[in-house]
Amino acid sequence: MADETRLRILRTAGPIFAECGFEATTVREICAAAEVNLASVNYHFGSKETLYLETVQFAHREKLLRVPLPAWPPHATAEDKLRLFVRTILNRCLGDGAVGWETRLLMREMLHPTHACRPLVEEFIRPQFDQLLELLAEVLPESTDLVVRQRIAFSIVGQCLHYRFANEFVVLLIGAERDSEAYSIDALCDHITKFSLAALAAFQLDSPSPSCAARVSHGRSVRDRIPAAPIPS
Amino acid sequence: MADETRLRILRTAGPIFAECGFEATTVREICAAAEVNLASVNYHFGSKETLYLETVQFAHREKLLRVPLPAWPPHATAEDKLRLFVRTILNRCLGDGAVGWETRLLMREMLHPTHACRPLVEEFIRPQFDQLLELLAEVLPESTDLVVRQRIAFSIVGQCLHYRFANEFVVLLIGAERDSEAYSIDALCDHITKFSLAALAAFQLDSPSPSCAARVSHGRSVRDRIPAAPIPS
Amino acid sequence: MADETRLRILRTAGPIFAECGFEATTVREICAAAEVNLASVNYHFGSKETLYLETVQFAHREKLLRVPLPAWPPHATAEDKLRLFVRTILNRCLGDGAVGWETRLLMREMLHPTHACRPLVEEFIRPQFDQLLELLAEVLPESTDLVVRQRIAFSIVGQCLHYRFANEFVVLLIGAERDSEAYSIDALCDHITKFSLAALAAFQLDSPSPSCAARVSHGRSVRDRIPAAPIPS
Amino acid sequence: MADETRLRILRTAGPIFAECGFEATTVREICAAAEVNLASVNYHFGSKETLYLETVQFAHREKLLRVPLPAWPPHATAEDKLRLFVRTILNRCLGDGAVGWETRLLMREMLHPTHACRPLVEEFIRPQFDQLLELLAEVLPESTDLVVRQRIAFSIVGQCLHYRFANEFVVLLIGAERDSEAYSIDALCDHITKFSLAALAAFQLDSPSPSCAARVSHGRSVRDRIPAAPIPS
DNA sequence: AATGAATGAGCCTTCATTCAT
DNA sequence: GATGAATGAAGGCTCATTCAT
Repeated sequence: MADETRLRILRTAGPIFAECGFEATTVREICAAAEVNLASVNYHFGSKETLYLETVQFAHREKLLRVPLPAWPPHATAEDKLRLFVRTILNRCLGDGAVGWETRLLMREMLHPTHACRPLVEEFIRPQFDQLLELLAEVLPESTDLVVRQRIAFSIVGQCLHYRFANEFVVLLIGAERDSEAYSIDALCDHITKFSLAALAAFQLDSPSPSCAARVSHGRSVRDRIPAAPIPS
Repeated sequence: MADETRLRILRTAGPIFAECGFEATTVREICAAAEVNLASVNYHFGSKETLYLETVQFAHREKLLRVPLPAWPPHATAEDKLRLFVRTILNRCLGDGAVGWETRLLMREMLHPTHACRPLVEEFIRPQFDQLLELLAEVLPESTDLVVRQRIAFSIVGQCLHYRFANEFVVLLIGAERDSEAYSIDALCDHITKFSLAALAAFQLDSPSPSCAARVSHGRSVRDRIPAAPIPS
Repeated sequence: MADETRLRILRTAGPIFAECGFEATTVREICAAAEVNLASVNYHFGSKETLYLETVQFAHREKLLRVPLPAWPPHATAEDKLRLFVRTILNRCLGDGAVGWETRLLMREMLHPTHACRPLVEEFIRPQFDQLLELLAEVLPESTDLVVRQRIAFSIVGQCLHYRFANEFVVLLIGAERDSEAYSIDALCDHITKFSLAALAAFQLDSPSPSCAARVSHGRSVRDRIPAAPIPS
Repeated sequence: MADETRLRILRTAGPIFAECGFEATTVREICAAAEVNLASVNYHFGSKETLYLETVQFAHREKLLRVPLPAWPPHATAEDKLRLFVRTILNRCLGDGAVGWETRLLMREMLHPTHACRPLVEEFIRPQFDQLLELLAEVLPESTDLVVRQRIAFSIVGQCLHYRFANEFVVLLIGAERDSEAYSIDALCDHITKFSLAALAAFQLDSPSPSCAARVSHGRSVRDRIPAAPIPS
């Protein structure tokens, strides 16, 4: 029963911190919502700041358990994998209303990094990033520099995250049609996958590899060169 | 002398709000830094909130004056224009070391939109966005849907902004080499331009236009189709 | 034109001070309502407190000019005079909505006397009080002590003022019928006059005067003994 | 020990609110006088306003305990009862020198009613008022209208309260002899009782009852008609 | 182990007032 | 003579935190 209070606080604090930010969130608010004593936060966590740090990590650990990284389907082509990767990121960022608060927490961490940032990256971000790098390694010539792969990875991730980070601006720029089919997760996934696959062609050309014809057209060349291998989302 | 105090507050408040956010910033802090009386903020702006709103708009207006949108050089190709556009955005986001606080302000606005958001978008964001759309219109088949162009524009902008939004994560992911040549503005500009130009190929193919061959290869086709015309970034 | 601002402030301040009290009234409020500069109060009156003092006296001086003390009608009996006196006080206290704010000012002065109190009493209250004492002198035996007359005067005035001072309580005690005919100024005037006339009988008896019969019945005795003499309200 | 701070605040706030009024009283002042932390008021009462409301009711509840309504002595005549009633009110208003602050609180409430007003009237004022009405019912003909009895009650109470409400003016009008024997509680009680008893005669006459002679003279008729019954003041 | 009470620092805001023009 | 700008003091209130139990 000792940990129950602790857990309840942890679970309650997440969405509140995500919604209001660290400063605007009050310990009172959290304790009231969690229906625990006002002094509990300091008793269990020592300070508001410590609670925040633990909340951030707890939130992502829980999310990882609840939404485990999907394994690649067998015989998935590179295009399949990329599409799945993009979809996974989009789902995390935009998906399903109530699920989004973990991402909000993450965004705040990006904007104003705290001590929670480094472990967050190492535990939850780097694995995904490495898998994307791996996927790219399969598509690109072996001679491609790591830096190039990283920049390409950021280009892909950046397109996805933009709809979370700049969501407010996107909505204002395109008007009220934000919720329409054209900006559904499906549509965005198709677009970003198509955009990125086509872009990859330019980096395949750089290498001194022989047959140009096979690579470019319709993005099909990409698919062709990729062996089926598991890549988490 | 009437507006001097007002201006000093406005100029001082910007970086502080950018650094700490609205909640964590105190009026005392601003007034102390601006060396004005504590009551001045309420006298000139009525409230902390109003000060924030005016600060945000003032900051971007000033920035626009200081870094005016560059005109296209004569005879610029589409690739030239795109490269210039990308460079301008990157400069705004990452440029000039300590000067980046206006963008931080903007990021906060995206994360936690206030009433300052809409005028910000209309006055400062939309013009840029429209110019990018225009540029894309020149490159893409006439039949291309507006929605498609918008999504492509977001794909381009998203790649750039990612280095601002997720900067902290980027640094942690690639290690201490962030400041190296590989992630300089020049290098990023080259990369994003190359990536995007190649991607555009996929959307040029969609149209029922006849000669496919000329367009795609090396991104050269894009350049060919674009008449020289000035487009601001 | 120098005095116009001064006058406008004076006229505006009265009702506001009456409504809100000295503390709760702000100089800003008055200046805004009077449509004069914020610094005008201090310029013309030196301080908020001085303004208050002058406002109180100004208010009653104006009221006296606007509602001069009525002269007794010729051949008025003592009962007539008393009735007229009571009616005048009731009118001042309760009369006509908008007119009541001067009395509110007066009430505040009673509750929390300021320097404005003494001149107020001497200039505006004592004349009325003296006239009531005079009227009583006509009705009562010559041997009646001044103190007795004063206490009787207070008994009469007290009955009237109660409907101003304790108005809120009266309303709550008798329910919503406060505005009904039974508590109209006319009805109250009748009641208080009747009540007081009857009471006077007891003080007429005290004296060693001879004929008892003439005095008491129906209050008529009082009327009989009173010669017509002017009494201000 | 839980409520000790709360009680100390409540007890301290009473006289201060009474002296200065709600607006002019500061929470700091109260806390300093009560020797409690500045934040205590908000902790225990939520706001200055709530503290005021609770203070007003607490004050009267305490006063009621300290000065309980006296029971009628056995075989008390109507005159006895009226005298006792008047004395009780006068004692409440003027009694005990420095203790009169509860009444000041009440006066403020009359002048500028707050939410504290209604419960105050219902809990503390109405019981007294009802007992006076009852007492009058015994003295007056059965046919007497309730409204008439109420107005008479107000006439009696009004005489008493006048020495509290208009105390400042009374003092100024009669000069420095205010503290003399002539305006002692005893003397005022005698006067008001005598004045009111005599006045009642006029209302006894109104009824169509037969024998006029017995009632009027010397106020004795009143006494005669009243059966001995306990009436609280 | 857990809590209700209490704390002191600090928040934004408002005030009457003053000053330079 | 009159005002817009500025001032410093103080206001009520909220905060994260601590303490005695």
